[in-house]
Amino acid sequence: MKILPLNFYLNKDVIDVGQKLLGKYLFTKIDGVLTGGMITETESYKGIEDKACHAYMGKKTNRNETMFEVGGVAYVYLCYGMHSLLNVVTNQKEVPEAVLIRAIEPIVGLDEMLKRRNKLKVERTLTSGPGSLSKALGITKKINGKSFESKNIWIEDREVEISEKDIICSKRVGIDYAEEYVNKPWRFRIKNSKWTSVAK
DNA sequence: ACGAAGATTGGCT
DNA sequence: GCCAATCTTCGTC
Repeated sequence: MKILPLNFYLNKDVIDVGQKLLGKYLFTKIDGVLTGGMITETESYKGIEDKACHAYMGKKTNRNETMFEVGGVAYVYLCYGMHSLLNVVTNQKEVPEAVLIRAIEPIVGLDEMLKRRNKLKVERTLTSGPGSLSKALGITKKINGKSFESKNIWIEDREVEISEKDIICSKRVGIDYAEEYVNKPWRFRIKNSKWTSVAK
C-alpha cells in the first residue's frame, strides 16, 4: 500500500490518468472518520480544448481556478445547487485538466457512509454517481484546493491492476452543450464491477 | 443587480 | 420515464 506519488498527477495525458485512476483507492478522513474505497468509474476533462470542461478556452473563474493549479489537488464544486463533485486536477500549473471521480466500491467506514447517505444497506447507489460518492465520503467545498497528499484526502495504490480489456469507454453525459465533444469516449469504468453507474 | 442554467439525484407516475 | 429540488456562478443589463 502506498500513496500515489505527485508524479502520477503530472501526467500530461488526462485521458491516460482517467484510466489509470481505476482500481486506485480513494480515502477521506473528515472529522476524524476514515472512509474510502476503490475507484470504479471516472471521466476525463481535457482542458482548454474540451467544450465540456469548465476551463474551455482557458476561461478562469472563481469557481474553476483550482483546475489551473499544479496536478495533485482536489477540485470540488457545487453542481445543481446541491451536489459537491470531486475532481482530481492533473498536469502542470496553468494547464486546467482534471478527472471527475464518478463511483467507488465502498470498502472502509461503511457505517459512516450509510449514515451520511441516510441508508440502511450497502448497495450500489451508496457510492455510485459523483454526487452520491462525495456525500458518502463527506466531501464538501472545504476540500477544494487540498492536496491528495493531505491528511484529509488521499489516493493509494494497492497494486490492483486493471488491464486495458477490463476498461469500458463510453461517452460522458449531462454535457449536451459540448457539441462535438459530447461524443468523446472519455468516461471510463471497470468492466464487470457492480459498483459503477449503469452502463450505457 | 437580475436571471438562466448546470459534469445530478431521488421520488413519483 | 419525467420532473422538481436548490443555490452558486456567470453573463448581461
